[in-house]
Amino acid sequence: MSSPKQIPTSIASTAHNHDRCISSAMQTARQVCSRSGARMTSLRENVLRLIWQSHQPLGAYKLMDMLAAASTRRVAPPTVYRALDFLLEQGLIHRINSLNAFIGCTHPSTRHANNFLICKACGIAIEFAYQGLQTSIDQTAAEFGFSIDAQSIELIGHCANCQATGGAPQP
Amino acid sequence: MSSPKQIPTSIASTAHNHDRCISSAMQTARQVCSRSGARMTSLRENVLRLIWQSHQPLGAYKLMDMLAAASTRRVAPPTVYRALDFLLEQGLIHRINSLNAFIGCTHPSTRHANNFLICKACGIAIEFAYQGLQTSIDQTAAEFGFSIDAQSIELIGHCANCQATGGAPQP
DNA sequence: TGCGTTATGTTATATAATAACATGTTTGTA
DNA sequence: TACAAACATGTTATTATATAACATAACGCA
Repeated sequence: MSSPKQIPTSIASTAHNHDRCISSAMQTARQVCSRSGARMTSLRENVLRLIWQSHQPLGAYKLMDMLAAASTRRVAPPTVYRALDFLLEQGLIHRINSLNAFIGCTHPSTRHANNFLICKACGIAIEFAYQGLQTSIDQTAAEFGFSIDAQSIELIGHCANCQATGGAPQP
Repeated sequence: MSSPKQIPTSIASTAHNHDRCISSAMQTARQVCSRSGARMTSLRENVLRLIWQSHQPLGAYKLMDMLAAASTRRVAPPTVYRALDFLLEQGLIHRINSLNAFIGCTHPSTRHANNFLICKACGIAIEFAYQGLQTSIDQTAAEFGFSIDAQSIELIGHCANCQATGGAPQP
């Protein structure tokens, strides 16, 4: 529950051992659930792992296909959406509204702001938290007497890497 | 093309003559189009007027029904979406991603930030521009070397009015 | 007037999400 | 252990949102 200053995502910044990154996220997830008394079932765990395995936000139907491919039996939309709803409730994933897609949350224990840089070229979504920005948001709301329950900040453009390399357009 | 400091929307703040508000928006729209050499056809004008007549963001299919109701002949989705795409391109409306809905832009000539306070109780969407917030956004992007093409900031919660009155839940 | 461009009409389909009800699984407890 | 309540998943159908592809109409200028 620490307060974030600035949390650059380890995903985007450099090459890294993503397997380790995933298993760390899965372990955190189990802790979160055990604290909240929620059940981390195998379906939910599979969904979360698939989401973490992708560096790009994953759509519900893509996820559904991946689950089906892994399991011989057919998987219907509600199965996926229920797992996604659960993970959203636990703060373990975010929904990116401008993409109708989902991505793992890099700091599930802190205030659950939904702040992303989204690259149109490579499709990566970089979660960020920045105290100065949050202060401005809170001030703005306060000036309107508005009370915030949830926030979604999506900045769409080109990441540093794609600017440098010319960035292949998204498939 | 002036730089906004803070632009409270006339819609939300107080009671006002909304007819005048709409006709002013329509006139601005014609100016914007004439400057950009785009054609403000009657379909597009009808769509824009319907959007402005609603204080709440309007979905494409709702809009389609309203058009159909007004015109004896049937209206198909592409008709509406093409008009919406045009209005988005001209900066005359915004898309609110968390609602899949559209709303008139209150300051089409300034930098086209997409910043909204969205009330869960009454459904109103209040557009705002605030220099301090924009500076924080730009700083954040700069720190990641990210270049912003478009931004979407949606703060979901309860407006001052609904907090005061208890606010009827959204139909 | 005629030609190229832009806008709209039309039909079909893709994509995203939920409703409603049936079945299975876990958990605590008598 | 056996049972009931709560929770999770399966299944079928449907709703909601958006676009593709091609046909026709209107406009704007040489």
